[in-house]
Amino acid sequence: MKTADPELMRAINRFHVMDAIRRFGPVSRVEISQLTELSATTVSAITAALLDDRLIIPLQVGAVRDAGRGRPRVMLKLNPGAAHVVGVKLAPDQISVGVTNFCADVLRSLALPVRIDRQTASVIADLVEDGVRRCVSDAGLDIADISGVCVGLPGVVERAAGVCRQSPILQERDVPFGDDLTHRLGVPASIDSDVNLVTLAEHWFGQTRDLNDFLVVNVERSLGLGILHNGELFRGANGLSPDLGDLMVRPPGGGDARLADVASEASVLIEAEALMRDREPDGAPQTGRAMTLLLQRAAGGDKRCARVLAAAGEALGFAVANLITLFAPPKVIISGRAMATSEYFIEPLRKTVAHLLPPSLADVSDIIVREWSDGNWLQGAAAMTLRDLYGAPWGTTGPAPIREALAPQIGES
Amino acid sequence: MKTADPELMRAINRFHVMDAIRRFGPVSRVEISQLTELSATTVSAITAALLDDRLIIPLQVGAVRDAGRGRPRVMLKLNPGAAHVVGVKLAPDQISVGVTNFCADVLRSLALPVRIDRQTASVIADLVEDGVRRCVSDAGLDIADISGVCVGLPGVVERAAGVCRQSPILQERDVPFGDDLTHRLGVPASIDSDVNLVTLAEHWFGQTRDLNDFLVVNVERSLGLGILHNGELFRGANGLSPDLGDLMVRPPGGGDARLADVASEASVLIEAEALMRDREPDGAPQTGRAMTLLLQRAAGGDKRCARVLAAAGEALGFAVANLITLFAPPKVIISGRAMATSEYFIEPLRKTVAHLLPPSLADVSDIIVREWSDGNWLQGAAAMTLRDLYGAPWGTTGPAPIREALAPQIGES
DNA sequence: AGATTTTATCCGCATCGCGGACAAAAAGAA
DNA sequence: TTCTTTTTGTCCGCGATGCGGATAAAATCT
Repeated sequence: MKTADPELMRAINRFHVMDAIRRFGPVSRVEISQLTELSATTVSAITAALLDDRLIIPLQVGAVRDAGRGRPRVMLKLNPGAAHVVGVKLAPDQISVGVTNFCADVLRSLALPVRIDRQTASVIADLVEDGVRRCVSDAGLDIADISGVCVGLPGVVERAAGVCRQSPILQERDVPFGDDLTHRLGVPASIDSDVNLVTLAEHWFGQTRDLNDFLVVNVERSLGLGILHNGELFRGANGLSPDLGDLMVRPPGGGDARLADVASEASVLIEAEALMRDREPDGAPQTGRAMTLLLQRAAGGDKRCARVLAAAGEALGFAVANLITLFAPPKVIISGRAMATSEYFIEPLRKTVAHLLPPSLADVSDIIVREWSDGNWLQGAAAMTLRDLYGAPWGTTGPAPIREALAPQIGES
Repeated sequence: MKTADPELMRAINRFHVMDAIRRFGPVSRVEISQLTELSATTVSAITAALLDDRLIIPLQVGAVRDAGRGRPRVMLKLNPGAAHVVGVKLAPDQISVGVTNFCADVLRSLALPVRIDRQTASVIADLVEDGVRRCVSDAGLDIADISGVCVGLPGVVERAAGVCRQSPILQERDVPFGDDLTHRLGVPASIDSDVNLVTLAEHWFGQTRDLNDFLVVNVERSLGLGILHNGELFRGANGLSPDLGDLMVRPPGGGDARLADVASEASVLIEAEALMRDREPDGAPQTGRAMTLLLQRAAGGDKRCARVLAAAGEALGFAVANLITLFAPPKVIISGRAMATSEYFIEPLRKTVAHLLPPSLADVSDIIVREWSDGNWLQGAAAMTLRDLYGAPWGTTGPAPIREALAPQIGES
């Protein structure tokens, strides 16, 4: 545990200042002072240090004339060139790589259309390494200029350990991508669940910037869940993010089912396969194509196809209702490429949630649908890495753990 | 938001010292220094201030001879008389009141056998006020000696506002017990969910003292859920603790059901009523009695009675499995007076959880059964109040909220 | 050009935590 | 008994921090 010393004090306040500058764009020292409730003196000292470290820069050009008299404010903003980070997203059929600057602007990105779910972890690491090196050099940078790399992938990830416990796109389990890439690239590399990255991106850059609590449910081939709670990503006691697909949607009496087996695109397609095949006899089409077809048919009035989508929506709605009961988030964001944006899926979900929620929680949560671009994922990866560079000192002052060496002696006496 | 200033530093470190003294009993300054990783100087200064405030006292008597030479350690402990607090537990058929000292030892307690579920909130407040005053005077104290009062009751409670949103033992909703009692007694009064109190008690005094994460599921007339996550009581975004009874246990396809309607003692008794009546024609017996009877019959080999209990256990197991998936707590504590301790209920619950959990989480959680005494609840209420007196300064340094007055101007520019 | 107003910085003060020197208090050794 | 050794607790000085008030800076208004 870290003790509370002047250094921690400064770290906390410096983070608040950085956070204010990041969130409120070019901003003057007085405004920072008001936002953070720090004294003008302290803000001045901290910004001086930040300027000295080249983490922030004054917005030159007489620029903003702020229509009052008095000494003009000097607007401060993040220095885009202060650091560069790389974000990587692993999806079943694609590896996306992007280089961003200190403001999380994507400078250069790269997409490798690879069906990685049939590759070994070692091959995937090779591909990621190549992609990162290429993307960095395309951006006119050297690998030594990169401050950090963050990889997002679906599945259960233990960020602290840098290990992917299990993923639908990896055959192996407990893959130590973090250390592996760190060694390969000579740059600190971390991994996290893809949904966590996009959740953080939403919190830093999205329309829910001002919310400290929301859920992100990602519906693609597999299901992902990101929880922002009290302004922090929620993780279970073991440091793992909860896996939405592992939630159960049926009681023992009715035969149990994992949500992933009922409401993911993969499961829906299996369900719909028979329906599709009997009208399109040339075998089961490819994933992306099949979902498009299913949605088209539902839109065209095919009741059975619509029913398949509705069933998935209702199952997910059931789980979402329970999550709302637990977390009471003001917003729930449903995202995904194909199915998640279909009314035939979303409306049953909405209805189910409304129907299942207790009256007291009926109005707390807005359910909104949003589609992410690759840029969002990369910004999330950037945010995850930049968070460390900003020096967020949280979780360091928790209650003292029992120190094994000492506890026995003391506990007994 | 509180800024990080020297005062906060001191508050944090003082809390760590207090926490170490509380947790490790009589303990010397050197040991505190090792436990908290604070320097000996700082510990000395802080303990001096605490001694000055009479919050701690040296354990006099040459007492502990610690079998080494050198200056003997001065053992420090909490000063039991530093403060007194009152805990109140509202149950359907009883009001329990207890006075504890600064160490959360119960000095005097009092039980009023009242069926409060048929009284108005106003009458209940009358009874609580009388009970508190009586208990305080019985303990040889004056009401002015009391530093705080905490009331625990089943249902949905918004602690921060001091309001009980909804409770099975109150007809009214949004009852402002906190302010009401504060005015009546002239002492700061707070309320919280009863399970939260016992969860905190378990964390402070129970066998899970060293765990920062666990769940407490309380099964009595109604269902309660307490979550300790990262060493803190978990609350939803609105400050409410999640209500276990509002969780859903069936997917829309199979017809939905609130957990409270399937797995609480109240619901089980309704379910079993027919079974009981047809062999004991003198009408439905009283609640406590009926459950005893049901358990006896199940133990006696009555398959149908056992089945009713098993169904409840399985339904709760379903919910617990999902909670484990989310929170991954090393321990899950099932508590309650009657049903919760029956093998006919617990075994199906255990089996269901084991069956539903994904393999990766199969071994993370121990499910244990524990029965609380009234003392536990009262200690929880005491802990909840004492926490404030200890001056825990957490949650005060979160990211800066958007200040309404300022945000618009800044956000747009 | 001078007064006014707003912004940013400088100076002095109080508090804090820490390291090292020092005092205190016991047991063991002479 | 007296001196040494060992461990514990306290005191002093240092550096860092945040803050309030005075001061400088830089613009507009008169």
